[in-house]
Amino acid sequence: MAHITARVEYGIHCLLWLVDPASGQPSSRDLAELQGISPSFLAKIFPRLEKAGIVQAADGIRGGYRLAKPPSEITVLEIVDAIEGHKPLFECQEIRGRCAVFDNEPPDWATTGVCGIHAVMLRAEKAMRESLAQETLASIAAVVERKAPNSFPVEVQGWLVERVNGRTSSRSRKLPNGP
Amino acid sequence: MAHITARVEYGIHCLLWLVDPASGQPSSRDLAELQGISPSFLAKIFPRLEKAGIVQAADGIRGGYRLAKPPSEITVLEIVDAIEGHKPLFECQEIRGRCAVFDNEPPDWATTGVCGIHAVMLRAEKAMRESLAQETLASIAAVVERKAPNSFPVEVQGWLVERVNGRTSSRSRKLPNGP
DNA sequence: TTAACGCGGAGTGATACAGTCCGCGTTATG
DNA sequence: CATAACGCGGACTGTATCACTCCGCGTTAA
Ligand code: FES
Ligand code: FES
Repeated sequence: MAHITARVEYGIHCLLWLVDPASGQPSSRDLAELQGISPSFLAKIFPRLEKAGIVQAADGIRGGYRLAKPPSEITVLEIVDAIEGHKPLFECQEIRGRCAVFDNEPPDWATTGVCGIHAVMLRAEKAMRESLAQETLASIAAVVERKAPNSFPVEVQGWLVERVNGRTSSRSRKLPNGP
Repeated sequence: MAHITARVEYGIHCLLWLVDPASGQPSSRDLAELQGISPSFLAKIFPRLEKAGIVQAADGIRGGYRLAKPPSEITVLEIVDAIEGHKPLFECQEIRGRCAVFDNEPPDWATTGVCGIHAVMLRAEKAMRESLAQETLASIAAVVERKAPNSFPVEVQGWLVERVNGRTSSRSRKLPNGP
């Protein structure tokens, strides 16, 4: 698809719900079902965020995720690299050394340093990455919060907390023996 | 592979040889064999550059390509878009409307306008594209020319002209009846 | 007439993305 | 102490794109 994949969209949308500590410590399944995305797919994304130090994981029933740092210190670039692994914008094939007039033995001046075309692509990648580095989870959260009514975050936090509490309480979901 | 593909690398490296009119009007096969890349693959790239008005094609034997504009008016962004077709950096899946608390009927405030995360990606894409738009064929040619010895462009132009002339002249390549 | 050109369409193998399934060790609850 | 839900990792599937090939068509100078 695109260079920045759906994994990143899923990841950031989830992280936004972890900004407010009132959400508790939801599991990846909680966050997936809250947002109507695949739980098994989201479960492959969060370990990467954990290894990058963006999120902290808690084991066992009652386990889940919370931010490992203040949201103002988590940049979008950090998240993208954590999930996609610093994928380059352009991969040079080193065409320049294969010129027919070199006869399979390119001189040093043709292969040392970075090709002029490659350099242009690296500058474009740098511009993109600097733009992503300027945005943080906190700055996005502020924009999103401005758009939604005040009742919305409260409603979602209620949904999440209810789910987390329902994990081990008696009548949570459809039991085989009924209510 | 990467977001900006090998097609673009091939395309720009070829266009650089068209900057100097002394190269004549080489065919895509000429340019491919000069640079050790696949002729049939390069033949799929040039029609796109022609439709974008970057290059002019000439039909028939003795045909080939030449720049359609001065190299200072051909930006790298133009070339990338001509070859790849304005591929977006990020494709939003519109997660925001699928929140469980909406119950399959998202309100207007949740789906109008651009999502805050999508907006961040669009700004990054804009930064990348503006960086690419600042570079032209002429600016890259100047950098490349500075690196190579003066004899190199002359040598390549000789190689190209000889090939073009050899297309229909008598003893050009291994003929069935020999010299 | 021939040979090389540009152009378009169909097809191939490899890779990556989106998504699934399973089993492992961990941990509150009952 | 058994259970159920958790995080984690590996193997797996289907589809789309990329790099590349092959073919046939109409065009044009020798
Ligand atoms: S050799 Fe890769 S961009 Fe020039
Ligand atoms: S819904 Fe696609 S980025 Fe938010």
